[in-house]
Amino acid sequence: MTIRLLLAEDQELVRTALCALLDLEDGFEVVAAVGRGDQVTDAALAHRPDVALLDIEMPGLDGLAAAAVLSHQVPGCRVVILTTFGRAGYLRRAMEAGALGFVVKDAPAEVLADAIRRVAAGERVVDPELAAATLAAGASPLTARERDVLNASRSGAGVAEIAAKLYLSEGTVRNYFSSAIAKTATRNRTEALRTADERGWL
Amino acid sequence: MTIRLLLAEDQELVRTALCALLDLEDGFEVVAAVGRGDQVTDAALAHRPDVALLDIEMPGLDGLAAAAVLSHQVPGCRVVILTTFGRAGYLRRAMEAGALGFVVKDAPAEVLADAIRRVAAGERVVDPELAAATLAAGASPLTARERDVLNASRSGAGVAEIAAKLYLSEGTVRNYFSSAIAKTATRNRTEALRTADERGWL
DNA sequence: CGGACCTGCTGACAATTGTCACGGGTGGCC
DNA sequence: GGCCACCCGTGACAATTGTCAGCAGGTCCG
Repeated sequence: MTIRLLLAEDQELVRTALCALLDLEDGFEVVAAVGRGDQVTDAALAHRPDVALLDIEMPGLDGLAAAAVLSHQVPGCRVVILTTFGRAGYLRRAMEAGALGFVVKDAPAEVLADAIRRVAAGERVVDPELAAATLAAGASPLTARERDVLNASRSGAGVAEIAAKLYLSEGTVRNYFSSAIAKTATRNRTEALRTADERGWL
Repeated sequence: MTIRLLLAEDQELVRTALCALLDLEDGFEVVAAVGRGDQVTDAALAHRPDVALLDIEMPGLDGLAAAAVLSHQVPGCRVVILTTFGRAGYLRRAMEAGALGFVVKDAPAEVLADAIRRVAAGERVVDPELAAATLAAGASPLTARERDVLNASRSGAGVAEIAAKLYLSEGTVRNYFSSAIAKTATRNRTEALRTADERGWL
């Protein structure tokens, strides 16, 4: 009863290395490895893995979106999110997307192996410390438009540019910024964006 | 004549996986694996590797700095920088730090293996595409102070805060910003920081 | 020595950004 | 229907940010 794995990770070197590592571990068999989020579903349908290991940062479709698609289209396949950043927001979104497990890349290999086995058995596996941080951050108090405006400011664009892109008045954009800044308890856009990001309020 | 390797990479999972991958490849032996930049020199002195594989993003001391120390203190050990981001500035700084090889993490495993072997033989190994980009970006036109001010603005701090931290007048800080913005051909700090970053003008 | 360049400062100005108070419109919900 | 939250807008204001000109000192180099 070896566990069949699907591995999605964009950096080829890391993907290959992880593959090697998991194949060494007994009880595991990597049946598919892809480098883009939008190849996850096809690969899962073709190879029917028991568990899919998804990185978040991927071209095409991010791991969280891929997890959501997967849990609808291939219900037999459980999902473990594997990520570089233990950001609170990622965890919440991972859970919402139907992932059962959440492992950070600086965990030791045994933790990953253990998480995979338990997820394969239907358990939920989450780093308790991270779980606490997520609860502490709470749900996003930002409205949809406030999020839009903050996201649009990622490039460093000015109000005029953002207003144009979102078909809004410049005054309105400034108002949204203002209230986002208030809600994040910061002093300007840049800080507001950063802290909203960290809390997963995107 | 197997090649003795030192591996420095902060994410434990990736480190272990890379270890497994390299040990499988024949001709290689990983003699030390560390998770912090400031452990690199000690490990190199203790285990005398032929080649050190250094990630850039690491706590303690970044891979670039570690490479610089290494090439002075352990001259018999050649350095390959292994990084997530193919940023032009990283490559330049890696070369300045005395690294012989530079490999991006989304290269295939054979490229890494090949690079290690050639570096062990004393060759320089760099992705030609990246090399071109580095030359195109050119040397930094920013002065030391302009860099300081840009770096200090990373947190999203305002002029007052930055001025205090650098013991400068607020006017002076704004002047440095202004000239940095001009040199990057952008329209505000955020953009200036972003593009200076991308070009390795830090 | 005279440039050229960096550092650091000032003061004045325009542009952008952040805040506030206020409107009107919508849709959900008790 | 009334309440509430969100949406979108206005206008006015203060604060911050970006630009410009100018001045002083320092170093390095031909």
